[in-house]
Amino acid sequence: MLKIATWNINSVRLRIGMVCRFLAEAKPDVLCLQEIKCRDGEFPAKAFKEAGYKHMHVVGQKGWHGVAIVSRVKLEPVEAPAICPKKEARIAAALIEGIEVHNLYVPAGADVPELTNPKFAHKLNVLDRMKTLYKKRKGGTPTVLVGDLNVAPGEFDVWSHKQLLNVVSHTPGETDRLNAVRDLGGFVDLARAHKPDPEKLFTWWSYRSPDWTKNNRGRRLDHIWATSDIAVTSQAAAFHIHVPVRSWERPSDHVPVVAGLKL
Amino acid sequence: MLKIATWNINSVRLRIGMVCRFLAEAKPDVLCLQEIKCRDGEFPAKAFKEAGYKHMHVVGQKGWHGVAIVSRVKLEPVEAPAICPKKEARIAAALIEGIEVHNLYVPAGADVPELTNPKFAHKLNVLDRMKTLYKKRKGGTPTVLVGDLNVAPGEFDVWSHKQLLNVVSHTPGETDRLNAVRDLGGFVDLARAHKPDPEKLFTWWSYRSPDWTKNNRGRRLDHIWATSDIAVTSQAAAFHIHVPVRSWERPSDHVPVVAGLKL
DNA sequence: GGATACGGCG
DNA sequence: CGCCGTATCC
Repeated sequence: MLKIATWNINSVRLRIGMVCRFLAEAKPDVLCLQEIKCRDGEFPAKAFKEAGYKHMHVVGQKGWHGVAIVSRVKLEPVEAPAICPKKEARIAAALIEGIEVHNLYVPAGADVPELTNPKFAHKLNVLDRMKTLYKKRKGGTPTVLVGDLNVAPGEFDVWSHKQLLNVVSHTPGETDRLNAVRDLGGFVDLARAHKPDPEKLFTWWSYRSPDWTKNNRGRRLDHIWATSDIAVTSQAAAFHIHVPVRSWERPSDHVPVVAGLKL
Repeated sequence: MLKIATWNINSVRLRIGMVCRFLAEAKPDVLCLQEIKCRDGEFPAKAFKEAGYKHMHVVGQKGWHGVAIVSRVKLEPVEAPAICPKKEARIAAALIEGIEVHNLYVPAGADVPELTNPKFAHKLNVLDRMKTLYKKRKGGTPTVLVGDLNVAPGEFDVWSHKQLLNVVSHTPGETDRLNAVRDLGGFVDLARAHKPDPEKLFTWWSYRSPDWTKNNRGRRLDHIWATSDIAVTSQAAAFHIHVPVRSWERPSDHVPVVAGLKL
């Protein structure tokens, strides 16, 4: 088993302490981070090394976005599909124990779900490119695709399907595209393989409601998809969403998601 | 004895925890704060009340500057001398146990010690006004003048007299003016009354040298001056600079100064 | 270095 | 709400 985690950390420098706490508690073999919000040279590599994660592949940029893969076992960076037409740091890929790990950060898309909103158009553009690029890859190396995909695809991936149908992250234009990427890419959604509908699953709660536990108005934006050759679907312990992390001091608005993969 | 403390706190909201810790440990009757950096309504009055300091006189403004007097004993705000020609919140005054407490925050004056530097000219302007205003007051109510005066007047109030002679806070233009305010106002500098030259005394260490203890490159910018009728000068315990506070977590660049006054 | 302000972003 | 950027102040 390879234990892999994904977490939108919303500034890795600001939250390096809680990242190390999570690594010590959950002990994943691989951690994929999104929104590291730093340049490559500003990534807190020393702290990861001291935590036992000596192998890393950082794709950063100034200020926004940025993704990284850190690992206890050897890692070989590989060329990542060009999902972003702009030069934003939204994807990193590496070969780990014979598995290709793809770590993605899909644009959020801003507030208005219309093509007149350039950020929403950009998001759909990235999702379309993902469909094309991952379709081609079918039948190749065992692959796990993880990250903040910024789409809650299913009815039970949001706190209210009806109320969010016209809210960015849950519109049909987005969910249809994301489902197509998953199916055409030959991926299994490990969360739903372990915890089928109608169980509600969330990985993100907005900062804007301070009492996130009260109404539990979350969304499942963070995903772990595996090709069927490495997908573990029958062990309850092999999938976990670390919900209480949302209550740690000065948390990210996303929590870590962890899954085990066949080696 | 009235035990009075002065501290440039560099944001009272950010450091309310360490202010309460200081109050619990040093137990002054009165605390004068500078650079509270908030509006009156944003001042953490509740925390002070819970700490037993129920009386306060807050002179705040948005963003910068701002001074406050908090007290365990009753306090009556009085009109403060108009030391600042601009409308900056740089002085608060109150009558406490028959003593007029004047809490001042003199402008820093920026980097270049020349009249072409408008911030330096403003600083000299404030010092000149202080001279005029406190000269007039001579012979009145027992008075204590405290605060961040942003001038290290004496040779032993800086880590290197020679190297700082042309550095803002220790230029003759500033030190001459500050000494004149003190002498014409009839004030005793309690720090030097207790700890005469050539002992070096500092109350401020720049944030810009992380190893402030190594070279000890401090300055004495924070002062407690009393009219001679209330000046205590012969009790070692009646004056203290709380140097170790500079090593607390996320400290101010200034430390508290405490003195006892005759009642 | 470390506060503030403001605007952009999510 | 709480990051980032920028600028300004100390």
